[in-house]
Amino acid sequence: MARRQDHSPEELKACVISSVLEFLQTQSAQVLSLRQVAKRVGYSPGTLINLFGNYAHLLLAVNACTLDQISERLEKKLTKAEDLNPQQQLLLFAEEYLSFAQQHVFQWRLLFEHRLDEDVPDWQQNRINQLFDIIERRLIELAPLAKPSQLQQASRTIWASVHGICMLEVDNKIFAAVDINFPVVNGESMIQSLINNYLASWIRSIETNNNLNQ
Amino acid sequence: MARRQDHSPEELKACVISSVLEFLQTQSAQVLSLRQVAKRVGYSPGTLINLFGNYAHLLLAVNACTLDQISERLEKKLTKAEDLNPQQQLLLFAEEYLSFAQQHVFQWRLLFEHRLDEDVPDWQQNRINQLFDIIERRLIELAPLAKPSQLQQASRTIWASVHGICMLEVDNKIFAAVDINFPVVNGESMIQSLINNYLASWIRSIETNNNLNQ
DNA sequence: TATTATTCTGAACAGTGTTTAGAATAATAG
DNA sequence: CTATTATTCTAAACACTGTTCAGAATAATA
Repeated sequence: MARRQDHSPEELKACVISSVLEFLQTQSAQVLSLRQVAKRVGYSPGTLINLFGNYAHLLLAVNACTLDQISERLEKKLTKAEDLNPQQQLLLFAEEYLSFAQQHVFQWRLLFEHRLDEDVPDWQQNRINQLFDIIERRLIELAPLAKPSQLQQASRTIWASVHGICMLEVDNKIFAAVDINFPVVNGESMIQSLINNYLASWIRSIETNNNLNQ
Repeated sequence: MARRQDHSPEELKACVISSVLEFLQTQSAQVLSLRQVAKRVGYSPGTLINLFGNYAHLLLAVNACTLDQISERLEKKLTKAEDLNPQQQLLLFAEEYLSFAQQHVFQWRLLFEHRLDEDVPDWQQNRINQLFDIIERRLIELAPLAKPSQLQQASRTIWASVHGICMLEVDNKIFAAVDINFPVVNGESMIQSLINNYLASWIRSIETNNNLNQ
């Protein structure tokens, strides 16, 4: 049929991604489809396939954008808190992560529910590893004697735990509704409990060289 | 067309569920469909819809079965470890949960990725609350002075964290590949690190009445 | 034996992601 | 300016999906 050239390929990609992000602010990706996205941006489904390869890769591009947004927010938060002690920085870090998940539930869910058959691309893995580095840098300040394996162990444990708390918070239906009699148990208080308690013991166990950590 | 009556409705339900479970031992639910399930059990798609209401409820029935299997394994593990101290019981509890997730990756994922529009049925919520009770009963042995809100806070924090560790373990692609130079950081060691460190500090903070926990 | 109830299916429907031939325009070469 | 090549884009078709529904076949009952 026709040729239009309203947008350059890169412009159109950006247009598609922001349209999907907008959709995800109010609805789940489960009820979105390639054909709907195409309708939203005023192009045909085939055009979007030419652009992204397939629908899964389109969603992957959205997830890449989400990872960027998260990184940006976390780093901005940390630069504002440079003079705080490392433990409080880690707390802010985790709280900001939770805050993003709460504010963009569907977008955040898509990031972890969308799976490819292939391996995750390197750029995505690198972005995630960067987050671990941020954590490890604070941990080494808290426990200068910690060995690399101990640092890695602690950073992964903390990060996975924080992530689990976010899941429970964002998705309390399936997992476990918080007892209405104790509304004090929310995501933020759980993160505080986790980080303060875990770190208190972890630091001590490094200093006293006991066997709580590998 | 026809009527067969090979199975009673309940028999057919069980047949469908076990067929899906079998499928999930090797493949993801993402590549399963109602029509495939129907073909596997030798009935028409419409029959399964008459039986379960819709495909989402069919999967929900599978998840109910999964929750039962998990409960059974956890309780069996705990009855074998009645004479251990509460902290070690909690460790075994978490490790057994991880073990199930590792052994039934696709089945375990379906449990948490499958979402209904409606609220989670009561029976599912009750089953989950039971797990929390098991944790709280051990916690109260470890810290008899803990208030109910503190117990709930700790049980949710521990459980969410364990769950997060299981996610990272089952799904290290998307989340974060463990550095190959430090293969010591696996799910089991993270769970040990989490529980031992968290509990060490949590118990102390209850006993000394400090403000680490609400 | 006639009537009612249950069990089950095939066909149809609207939706999905993806492929592909080819139309319409832009850019370039002669 | 014209002819050729390259790019952009779409409509139509394909094989799939979950779901609905009229109605056939059997079982249970009157």
